[in-house]
Amino acid sequence: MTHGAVAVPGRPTLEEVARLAGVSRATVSRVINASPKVSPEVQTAVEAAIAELNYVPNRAARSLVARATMSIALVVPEDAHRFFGDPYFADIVQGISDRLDASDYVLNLQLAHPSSPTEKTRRYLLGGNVDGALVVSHHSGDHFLASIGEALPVVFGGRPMHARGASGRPTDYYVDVDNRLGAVQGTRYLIDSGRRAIGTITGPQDMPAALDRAAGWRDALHEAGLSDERVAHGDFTEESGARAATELLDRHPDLDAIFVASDAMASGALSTLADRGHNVPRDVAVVGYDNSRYATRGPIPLTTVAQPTKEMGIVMADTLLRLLAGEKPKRVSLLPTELIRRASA
Amino acid sequence: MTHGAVAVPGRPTLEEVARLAGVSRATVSRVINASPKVSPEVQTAVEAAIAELNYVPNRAARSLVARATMSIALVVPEDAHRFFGDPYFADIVQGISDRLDASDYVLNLQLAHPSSPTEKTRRYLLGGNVDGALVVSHHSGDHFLASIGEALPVVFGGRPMHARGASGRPTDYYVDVDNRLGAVQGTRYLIDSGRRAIGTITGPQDMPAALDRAAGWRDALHEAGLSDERVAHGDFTEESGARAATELLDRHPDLDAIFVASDAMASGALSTLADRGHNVPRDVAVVGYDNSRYATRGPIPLTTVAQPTKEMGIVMADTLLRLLAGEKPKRVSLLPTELIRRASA
DNA sequence: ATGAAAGCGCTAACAG
DNA sequence: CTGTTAGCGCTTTCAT
Repeated sequence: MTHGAVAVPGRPTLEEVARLAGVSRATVSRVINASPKVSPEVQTAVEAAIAELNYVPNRAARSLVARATMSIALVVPEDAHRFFGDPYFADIVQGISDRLDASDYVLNLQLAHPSSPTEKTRRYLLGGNVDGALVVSHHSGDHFLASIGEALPVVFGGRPMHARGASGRPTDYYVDVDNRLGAVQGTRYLIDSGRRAIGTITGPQDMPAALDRAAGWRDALHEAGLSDERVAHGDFTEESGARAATELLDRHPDLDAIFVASDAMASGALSTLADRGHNVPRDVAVVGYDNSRYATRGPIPLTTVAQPTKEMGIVMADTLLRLLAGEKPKRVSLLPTELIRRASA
Repeated sequence: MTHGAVAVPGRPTLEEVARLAGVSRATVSRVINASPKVSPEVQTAVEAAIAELNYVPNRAARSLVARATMSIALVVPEDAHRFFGDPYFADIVQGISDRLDASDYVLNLQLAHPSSPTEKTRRYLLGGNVDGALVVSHHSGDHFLASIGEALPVVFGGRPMHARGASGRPTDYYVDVDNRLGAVQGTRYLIDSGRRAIGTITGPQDMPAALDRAAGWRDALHEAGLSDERVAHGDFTEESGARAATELLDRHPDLDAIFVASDAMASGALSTLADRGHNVPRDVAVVGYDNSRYATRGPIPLTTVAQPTKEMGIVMADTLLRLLAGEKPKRVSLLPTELIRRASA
């Protein structure tokens, strides 16, 4: 345990402010904490002193008495590369950061490499180093997270995770986008454009997000009395999208539209379509999902379902903040998606 | 200022441990801080008590007296997307995180969106909330960072930044990779393989890293008595690489190897080479730089110069830790690069 | 509306 | 080697 206390020159203390303003420390504390019971004169005097001294409260001292650390952990049980490489996470973190900027809390990044023992992270979280935790991951929040939820306010972000606690009650707090509704939106748009033979390329069948999107596609179709037989499965990658499109085209030559569960797959599908001489969107319309780089990078800009990812981060942080403030926020927040119209449909 | 102190059930205090172990608080403190002057018996007794109570020291209290926050800021004056999207940063952060895991310090992520006012971040850093700061960015660390360096131990990471302080002395601490040496390695490899007409595709001429790599290429050539006339400039993008390769081929039909300053550009060059019917590596050998996704993604795996990026993060953190411990670490650490042999050369 | 006093949990002299 | 005594900088009753 190294205690590298680098002597900070002269950070002013509350006491000095009090002296300069000619009041007691308690009074200074009151104006700092915006107590209503301070006379205007004293108030301004103290504020002047604070400004002059460039005073900033000592967080540690405050934490000590407030019994709160005023910091929350951002737990990332994900390989650093996956985490950083994914624009989805970038947006979430941006949102979290933005929301927290407007609060007194700071973010403690907790890279919980999935490989190495989680024990340290557990100890950290449970050790009272943070007042709450935000967990973002594509993975399901296994046992590890289930347990911390009992000792610490936690809100999960990202695709749906573990179902419900062993206790049977809806577990923890989380925010997610409404994948199903997003898929409905995308598919409806296709229907409204007059398409009738609408297929889908799904994501892996063991991922909730993929399942939900397929379900949404089906919902919209049923709602319009259309057939939901044109289905091919992919795994969210570009190549799988190309393959699935081939399959779809072979089996359903009448196909006039495809709702694809990810932009990457849609991009692959576009290649296949081009190879086979189908004009997009004239012959076959394509709607993607994610509004990722793929949506704008290719030759044909993708009409796609966008997720309010940054907003998710904001809501996550906000939910945790409310929890910490003793309020009772919603346990699950499902954010709406938005259809971005571009050239492919 | 919301003080959402959620009543933590019963986190044991040092005092309780002392009572259980039948010693004074000071003694408990001593074993916690591994003081050498504690009798074995007492030591084990205290440890037992700690274990039984599942005691974890209160960071705030400790910070208060130690006059250190035991946390360091990771400042990212970069757009969140660029930051997260870049595998380079992912590795650095992983390294930082790893090194910090082995210390008592925690990481405070400070997303300093370049757009919005830096004032808040400045205040945060200068407000004694952290004991030191790590700054990672591709940008030069302008005025903002110059100023914080005077009030707080700071170590910069990433490509070289601002030259030296107004004071004239070498400014701050930083760690970088030795771009020049890396280029020498890559070029030497080409020379050792028997290539003689070795060209280069450089990065933008206003970036230190690009300049250094070009210089290294030149160094190696001179060292071998070879001509350094085969040069074309790119801007680190794939397209620019393709263009530059065309230029090179047109002007120097005898070209038998290219040292390319980035994998992305090398990838572009590969396309050009293929289009023109040159076999790689038989006719023209190609060495890239970065060991990025481009190096393995294309049809011909790239031989490339890899940077020990994660190591950089480790060294950054380590340097700051030493600084905080009152030691005198090196002001600049240049990490060596490594040549990764694949198919292109 | 304000001040005095007590104490958050811990470490650090200073005695013994 | 170990206990006692003071605080670190702040908030917070409790008086006034």
